[in-house]
Amino acid sequence: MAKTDTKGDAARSPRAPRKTTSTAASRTPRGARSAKTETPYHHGALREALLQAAERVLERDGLAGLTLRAVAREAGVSHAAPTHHFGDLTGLLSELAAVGFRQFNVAMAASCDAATTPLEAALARPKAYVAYAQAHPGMYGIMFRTERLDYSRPSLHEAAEASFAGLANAVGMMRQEQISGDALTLNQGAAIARAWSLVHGFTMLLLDGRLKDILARLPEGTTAERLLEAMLTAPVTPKLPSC
Amino acid sequence: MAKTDTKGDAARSPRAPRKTTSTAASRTPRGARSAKTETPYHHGALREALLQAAERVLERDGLAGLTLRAVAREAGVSHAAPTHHFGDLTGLLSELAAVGFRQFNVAMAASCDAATTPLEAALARPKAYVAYAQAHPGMYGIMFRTERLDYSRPSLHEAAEASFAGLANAVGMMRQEQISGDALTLNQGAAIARAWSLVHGFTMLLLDGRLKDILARLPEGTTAERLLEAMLTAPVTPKLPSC
DNA sequence: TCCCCTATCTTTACATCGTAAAGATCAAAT
DNA sequence: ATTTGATCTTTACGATGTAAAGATAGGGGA
Repeated sequence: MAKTDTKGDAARSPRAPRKTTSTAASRTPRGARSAKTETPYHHGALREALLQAAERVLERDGLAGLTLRAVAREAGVSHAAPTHHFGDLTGLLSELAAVGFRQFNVAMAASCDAATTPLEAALARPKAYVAYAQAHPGMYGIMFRTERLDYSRPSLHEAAEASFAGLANAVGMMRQEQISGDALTLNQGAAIARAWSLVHGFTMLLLDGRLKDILARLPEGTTAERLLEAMLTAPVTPKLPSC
Repeated sequence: MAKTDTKGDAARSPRAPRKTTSTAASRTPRGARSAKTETPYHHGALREALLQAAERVLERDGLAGLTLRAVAREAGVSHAAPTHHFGDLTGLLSELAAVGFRQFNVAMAASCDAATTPLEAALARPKAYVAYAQAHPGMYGIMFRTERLDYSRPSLHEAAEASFAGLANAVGMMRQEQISGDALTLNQGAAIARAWSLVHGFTMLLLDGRLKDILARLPEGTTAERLLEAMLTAPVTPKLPSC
């Protein structure tokens, strides 16, 4: 026993002027804190700043580098500041995942609007799905790879729910059926599960580099996007015994 | 500055008699260490013991509980002992993942052998895939969820490769084609990607609890296995615009 | 037989992380 | 003007991964 004390933490000065990203409406929260005031004690919009900092850290250092302390450092506040706004790491990750789902939903909707031909319209959503994951692998990892998410948080629950609803709706349009919210036939459920599993599985395998072997064996210069298209449109062979 | 020292580590006595699991050929590595000898300094088969300990910890405490120190504790050795055999955490996880892939491959092969009807033979592999993941979610997580795997390790590379080869082969049988090792047509690649994405995506979504919503809306008592069957066998609707 | 060599395992040490608890600061309500 | 409550900082602690040095013993060569 005899817990002497040691240096503990400290050392790192969290008093360096904050990187205020200054995306407008960031500083000067209320009472027009005139000049001079380097880093006021109260940030004013720390919650948003932390989420943006987290996104930056995630893109820069990957999932492994996304720690509470790293985010606080990036935002220029003390390492315990995030606790007040998110409770714990799970809280921060959950809120960040919610941001991701919202970005994701926006991207999906935009891709649908941009589609002109029927074929484009049929492939728009899956392509946007994979494209988002490729453009934001860290975010996608937070949303779908992490075990530490708290879906009881309203923001995350709603954003994820909206995502699912969009998917179910799209499948319903493909089958020319109205997918009611409360009950599904087995075939409807199977269609939804198929669509989601296909695109989610493809994305995970792609991000994990597990499709590289396949892509390398394909005709010169075949991209992942092309493989995705083929996977979704190529005729399905009859189910023969595979054993 | 002034790094005083403090208690540091220690405290926990790693001298408690080891849980020797005694699966035969575990103790008495070489020179018949007769009786009395509680925990000899040299374990004799620590590497295997650590892997088994890791599997136990994983099943008991989940992925989050699987730490180098916890594994060492479970095996009854000092916390730094694993380093010698696996280098670092990535090493241990990679070797454990290799174990998982081998178990997985065995399960797949066994399910094929057990199939009698053509329909069973067609569904045997996907069902075994999902069943393994449900029976060993921790192991499946190590194999497919973790980012910390080193595929340059021969054991992991081989085991994962064998897994992929089995899949490609099964797809080849379904299409009544010989899938050559070095080149694939786009349709062949698409078929492999489709099969793998479908079953892998389904498994991930299932383990993450994301299919619960769907299952709850399905006819009373529909199991995940039934949904999987339907997903794989139900007629696919023509691809209409989904936007 | 003796001795040393080397692989194996333990100790010790340290930076980093998540989290709890108490103190400091400040805006707004009373 | 004073108090109150929210926000942020300090301090502290246990846990983890990893490096480095020390202890132990089994086996091969003299």
